[in-house]
Amino acid sequence: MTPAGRRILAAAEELFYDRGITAVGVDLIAERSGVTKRTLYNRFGSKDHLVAAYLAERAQRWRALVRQAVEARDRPADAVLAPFDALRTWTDTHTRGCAFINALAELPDPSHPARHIAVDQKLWLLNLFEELATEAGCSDPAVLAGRLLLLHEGALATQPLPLDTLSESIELARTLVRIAMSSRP
Amino acid sequence: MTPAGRRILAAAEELFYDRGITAVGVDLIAERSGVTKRTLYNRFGSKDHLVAAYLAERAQRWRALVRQAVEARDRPADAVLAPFDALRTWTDTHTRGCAFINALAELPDPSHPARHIAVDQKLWLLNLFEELATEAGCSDPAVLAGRLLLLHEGALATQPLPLDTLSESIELARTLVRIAMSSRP
DNA sequence: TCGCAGGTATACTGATCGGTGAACTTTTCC
DNA sequence: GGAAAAGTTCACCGATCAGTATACCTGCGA
Repeated sequence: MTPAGRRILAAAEELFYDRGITAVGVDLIAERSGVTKRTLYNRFGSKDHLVAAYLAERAQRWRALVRQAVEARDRPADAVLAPFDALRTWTDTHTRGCAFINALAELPDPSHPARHIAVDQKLWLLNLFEELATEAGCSDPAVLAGRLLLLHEGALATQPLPLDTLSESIELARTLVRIAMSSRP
Repeated sequence: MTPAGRRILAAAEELFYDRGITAVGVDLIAERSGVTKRTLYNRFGSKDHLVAAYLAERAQRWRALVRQAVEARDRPADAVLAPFDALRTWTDTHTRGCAFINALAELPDPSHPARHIAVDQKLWLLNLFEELATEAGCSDPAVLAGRLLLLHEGALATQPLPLDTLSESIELARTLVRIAMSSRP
């Protein structure tokens, strides 16, 4: 990635997330990144591809944060809830909800290159939950993983509400893990 | 509401939900409802107010469906989960997620008239859960209500995924209610 | 020294954006 | 019957939309 490309992507991330994808024009992104519109199109080809690149960048950063949180937990039983730790850290600075859910809301076209990135991200998390639950020796890891994903997404979706749903979410998640740990064969 | 106004609102509902609010222009709505743009502005004043009217209409319809589902359940213990019945019915025809969550994703401006409608809708549901839980004699109705809302929103947020998260959500919700019923004082 | 990739500058396309002005017709209701 | 409300027609506004054309400049590696 060229220096100009990085600046474009950085500006796109901020603007797309804060103001919405459809609401932000390529002219504004070019201006904010101190780059000509021509350069933007030379790097990314189209707005749709830039949107896809934006989400891919987000996905990469988010996964890195989650992996870091997982490794910060010593015991496997605690590691299952590590994605929720990462979520807490994440939402401190990202108060406009989940970029992937928002993108799915804004881009109905099933063939849009950004959609599968967003979907993949959620499936990746589901899979991670299941792996972590298996390693911790939980009973029925697949079921537990599905439930943890539900709580995770629920907390994100209710972020705009004047409630501390993240804490509620983590509390219930902890209970579910405890039960799954105690009832193992 | 005048006949033209109703047609405008109907067209706006369909277009805004299916394609996204920002992506749909007033010209298209006017054309679809067989009405002049002038009439649209005479009725609703601005696009922002039309968006607010669209969400208010949705909120009203959704609440009616939920109330109906609540009354369809005989025992108070079953009524607690009635909003999930309504959700199942609703998502059969509304596959583009939650109009309110989507609207919050698309409209970052905190002063937008549509935002408080969306927020109120979620708080209304939380409150309903608590009332139903109280009537059913559940222990800790407020905590249970918060958890049910989390599951409800989680199921909606994960609707684009190729998973049957609604069933998982309902199953866990049922378990939570059962526990809250059995542990009552 | 040549060539090429990365980038700039500027101007442009046709379409669409939300919103308005002014004059005219139709419906409704007292 | 008369007035007000509802709706139409059509032209218009400046701004912005995604995307392109052409020409030029710069640094770097072969």
